[in-house]
Amino acid sequence: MNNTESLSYDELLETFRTILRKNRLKFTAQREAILKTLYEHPEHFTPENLYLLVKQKYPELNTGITTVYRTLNLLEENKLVTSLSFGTQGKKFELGNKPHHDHIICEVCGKIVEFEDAQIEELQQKIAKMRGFKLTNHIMQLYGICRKCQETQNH
Amino acid sequence: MNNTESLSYDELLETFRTILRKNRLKFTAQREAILKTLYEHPEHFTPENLYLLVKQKYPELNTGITTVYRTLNLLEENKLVTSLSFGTQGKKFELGNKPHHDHIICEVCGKIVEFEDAQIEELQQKIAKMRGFKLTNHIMQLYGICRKCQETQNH
DNA sequence: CTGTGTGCAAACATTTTGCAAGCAG
DNA sequence: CTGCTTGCAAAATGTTTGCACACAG
Repeated sequence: MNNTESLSYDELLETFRTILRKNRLKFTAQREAILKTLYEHPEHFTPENLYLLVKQKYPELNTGITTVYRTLNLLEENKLVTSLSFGTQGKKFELGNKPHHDHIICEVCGKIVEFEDAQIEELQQKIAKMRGFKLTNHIMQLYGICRKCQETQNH
Repeated sequence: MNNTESLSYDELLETFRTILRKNRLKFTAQREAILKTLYEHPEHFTPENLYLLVKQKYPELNTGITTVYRTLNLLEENKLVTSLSFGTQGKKFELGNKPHHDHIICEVCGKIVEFEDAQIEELQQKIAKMRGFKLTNHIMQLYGICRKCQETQNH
């Protein structure tokens, strides 16, 4: 699992540039704008959200949604961002510069709360091992109703 | 969580008919064919897979993929099937007639193994409660490499 | 009979790809 | 200069919807 501690923007940028160099890829203004926008907005993004935000913050770059998709895929392959799946409605991405964690999602308002639990992670390792699997990753998403929405429903 | 014990096909069918009646919906040959196919093939299906299988088993019904989607949605709304998300590549469905369980997925060959773990379920309840959530559901998917694929890779 | 269900084609939503021009190294 | 990168438009995927006819209740 990814146990990287939170990175400063400069460290993150350096990591990104190293990845680019290693793959003989180029450091472009669009790629930087996308990385910076992800860094400055710690929410969970759909590619569409991110695209709109980048366009708004850096209108002069005229970044296309294609580039946002390509950059997110690049970042995900290199573990700088991670994604959550939501059935047909595509994915949400978040910057992977914090320690591993999972999510609780409110089914009413869509709010996402992060948590981590070492005990569950241990049990997962054990379960995989017993079944002959070498664990590389996991998704755990809890769905429920948050406090606020529970109160609203009772009125 | 869904703790229904495994149902026989007749029980399943009766449950389905009750749901239909309750919603003033009709029991049709296509809906039965889809349910029966799900019952007889305990694998995890994409809507496309299921569509092809139903077409093959009941060619005279000439079932359309539209109907497969509509029926899967109907069954899912009524908790007779559950679905796993796979990013952009759509969902996989399985009949919900067995006790709750989660999945380990091989990243190389796509094999899916089921497991259940009461201890993790308990921890999940606790985590949600501590954060003010009323838990309704969860997704836990472990990704790894199965024994067979580990062996193949070392050759 | 009434109104729901069906298949088909078209529409949709999201993501990927082909291409010609632009720009990083 | 070379060849990766970009935006655009088009294609590809996966899923949903509008419609006229079919059929369950």
